[in-house]
Amino acid sequence: MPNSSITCNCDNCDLKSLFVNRVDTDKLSEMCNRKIEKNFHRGDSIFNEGEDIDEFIYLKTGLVKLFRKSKGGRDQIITIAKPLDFVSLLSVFSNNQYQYSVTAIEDSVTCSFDLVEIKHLIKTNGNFAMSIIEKLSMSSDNIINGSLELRQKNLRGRIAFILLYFAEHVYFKNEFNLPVSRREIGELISMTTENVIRTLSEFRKDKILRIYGKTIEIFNIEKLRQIERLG
Amino acid sequence: MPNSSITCNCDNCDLKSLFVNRVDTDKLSEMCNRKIEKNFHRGDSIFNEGEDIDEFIYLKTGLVKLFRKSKGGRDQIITIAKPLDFVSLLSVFSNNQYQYSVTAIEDSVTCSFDLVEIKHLIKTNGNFAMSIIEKLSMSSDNIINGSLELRQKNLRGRIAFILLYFAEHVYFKNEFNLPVSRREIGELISMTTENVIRTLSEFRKDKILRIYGKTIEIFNIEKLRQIERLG
DNA sequence: CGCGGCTTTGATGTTCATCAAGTAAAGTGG
DNA sequence: CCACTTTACTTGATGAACATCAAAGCCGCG
Repeated sequence: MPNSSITCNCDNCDLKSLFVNRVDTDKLSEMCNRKIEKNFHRGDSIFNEGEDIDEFIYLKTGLVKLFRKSKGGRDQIITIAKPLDFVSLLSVFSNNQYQYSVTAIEDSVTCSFDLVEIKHLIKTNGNFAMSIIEKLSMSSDNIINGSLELRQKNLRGRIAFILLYFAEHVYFKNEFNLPVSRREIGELISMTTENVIRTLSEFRKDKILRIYGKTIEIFNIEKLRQIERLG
Repeated sequence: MPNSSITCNCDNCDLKSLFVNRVDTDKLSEMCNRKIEKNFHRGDSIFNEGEDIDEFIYLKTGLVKLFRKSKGGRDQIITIAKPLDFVSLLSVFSNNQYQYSVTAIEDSVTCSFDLVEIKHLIKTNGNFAMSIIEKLSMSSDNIINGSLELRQKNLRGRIAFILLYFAEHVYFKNEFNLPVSRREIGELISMTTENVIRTLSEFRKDKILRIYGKTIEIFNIEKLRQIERLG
């Protein structure tokens, strides 16, 4: 049942929603006392491919990119994680080392728990286990569906897809500052930097959006949705 | 602890390995009695996109494809599941309806458990929960990594990738019968049927493999690996 | 204030999808 | 079992989509 009497310092943390109703008060309070909060600036590395996984990391605020090294120095961005997302999501339960790197693309705050403790909690608390499974499932589904969608879109469709993603799922506005470079957009949706720029310019000429540096303002979101669907 | 005294009729089922050591004898025996085994012929539908999920399905023997309807009548194959894989893996813990369809591409036998019962077991048995999480994690990782790899390969690299997949992960031989049509290969690795055929013909001309109908014999697997890497 | 990374545009060539047309194979009804 | 229909397979020709190469302006930062 809802528990508003928890007195630990996680009180005003949104992440709590995942644990509340699942973990009893004592246990939660104990975990909160042991959790570690970390601050990262835009551009800071949070962890790197190959490092041992010993924490269970949550994104409290900010925005981070999960990416892997690819041949030719060019990285491939797996996904962008938003607040409330797990950061050590993939591989955390299937590997001992991270299979990808994570870097902050906006100033971010993470919250880490000891992985051993989380695993213990999964084993001893069924409701918590179930909520982890649901969250894991949902995140994987999103990444898989996104990747499948992307694979069958042309360049215009891909740019539309990623712009709509930022507008509708990250910033909830039609005007926002791109948190990534043109190159990173390319790494995220598998196209060259030049074609990212070219396609954005086309959209500008077609009066679908305005561009000033990193700022994008979408005028005609319906047209963009149409391009995304048909691309 | 190891339990070799289980007497239920799942005794000679390979799938047991996932449950043994995790679930106590009484419970396992009870579950085995309630499980349902189903036979499917090549081409039979196992379930369809949109149907309610009320079972937890395992592939005991055979080979199945997970796919989703795509615009233009052409499907997109998400992955091919092998024996011991979950079939109702994606969406089972994040949706009430299947988000994709499953069809047998070889004669197959599935094993289903009541989903409510599985969920109950997750909540009450920590070790079982943990093993489900690990399996879920591993499968998602494989699908995600495969999709990311594929996205940055050219046509030759993709064909090499899928041929190596069959040779090294499904049939464990250099000669095998393709369980899928040329069109389905295209749907799996996102390319047109014509180009699947063309690329296979190229490989034949390059003396990398021999083709007789559905049968593929790989002569030069090293060359294929090289194409896979560089493509 | 100069260097390196980011952005932009244009020119060029490669890769790939599409269209067309034909053969082989496999299912279907009389 | 054979004629018939459909589906799978194959090859070639063409054009569109896209990557690559090149060159220049811009911006932030040491």
